[in-house]
Amino acid sequence: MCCLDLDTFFVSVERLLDPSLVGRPVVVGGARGGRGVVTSASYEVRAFGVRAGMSIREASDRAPADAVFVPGHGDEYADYSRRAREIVERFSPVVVAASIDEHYIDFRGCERLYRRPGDRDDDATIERAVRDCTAAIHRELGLPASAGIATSKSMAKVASGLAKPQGVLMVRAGTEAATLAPLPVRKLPGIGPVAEQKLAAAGIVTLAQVASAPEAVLRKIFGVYAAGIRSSARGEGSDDIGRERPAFREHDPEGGVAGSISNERTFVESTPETAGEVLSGLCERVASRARQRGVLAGQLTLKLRYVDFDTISRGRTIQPTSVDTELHRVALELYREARTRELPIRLLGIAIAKLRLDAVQLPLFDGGERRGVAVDRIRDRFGYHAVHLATTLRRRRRGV
DNA sequence: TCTGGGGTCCTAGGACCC
DNA sequence: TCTGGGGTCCTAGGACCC
Repeated sequence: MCCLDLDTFFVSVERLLDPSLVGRPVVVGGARGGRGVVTSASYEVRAFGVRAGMSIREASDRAPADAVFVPGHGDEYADYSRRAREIVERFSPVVVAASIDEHYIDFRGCERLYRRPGDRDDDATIERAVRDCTAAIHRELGLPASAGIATSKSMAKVASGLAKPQGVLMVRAGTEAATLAPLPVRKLPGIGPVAEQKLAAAGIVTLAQVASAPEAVLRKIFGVYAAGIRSSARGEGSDDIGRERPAFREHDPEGGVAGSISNERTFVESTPETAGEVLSGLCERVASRARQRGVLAGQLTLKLRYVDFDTISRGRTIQPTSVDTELHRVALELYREARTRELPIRLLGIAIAKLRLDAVQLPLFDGGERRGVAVDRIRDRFGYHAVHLATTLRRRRRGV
């Protein structure tokens, strides 16, 4: 099992787009001093304590004067991610994308293909194949990559983190526990800030301590995940490569489609008068993405966050649809239910789930559905903003 | 520490049915 | 009438990941 990920991926792509950024401290996520969070930080700026997930404001305080802050280019990242995957697939047919910058590769059965005279064992063979793979990504795309190789998925993930930057780390069978033991608990996938706090309260800070912690303690903190967390901490995790993310997965026989589609916006300031128009825009985008995927939404959830970060969600099971006006009508009802406080709103979001395959992509008699497809065609030719609902348009004209 | 936007998965309580 | 237990679906919230 191999976990391959692209080092400081967004920063690396930005450097391909603008070579003057090479060697300089780079923060991706937003303009200096603005709102938002850091989505990627170069090693040069990490030296000053800037980390992914940190607010742009705090990063602005910590970063040196010559640091460059860039908002990011989502389409370019997706494109480079796809090209990196194509390279990975030349080395093994069993590849699962875990995120835009992370792939899991199963090399079992490929040993003979890559074996060279003088290879000490299969591990040595696979390690060399993985080095060839990261080298190919670097040579062909200009992107630095790292990889971890181990007997389980979680161990491979941890190993790829230890291998950075631009390294390959092989954790041989039998050495997993010793490799994990000294690491802080946060290094293990599945342990986040909340669990970290709870573990610390129980006197547990290293993975060795997790590995030997009483079952009852872990169950209290991790619930059903307890057994999995403990075996991962011992290096005994599953060697199942896992599934492709549901968004890319095939539908099931009943026509159900895994996954969800969501769109949300945080505002500098918002008033109830503009909320309906914001929701209109969100529904248009979500509905458009649903039509692109050929699915109908069976559930709609509205998310509302007040300025004090109090977050409310209201959802409803609906007649499967991909018509934005239908979604908008329900979204408005949910909004009225959810908005119980007078406080200003900081965020509005729309998510659709319980997706089903749209059996009739181009219905002859349903005006609403056909109009949606027509809108998508216009947008294909003239761009997303060529067509809008009237409510969205009013907002755009005012520049909101 | 004052927190974006895209997701997945689990839990707990209530409704409803038999 | 105040009383069982099991099953399933729905809804709201939260932890986690990148």
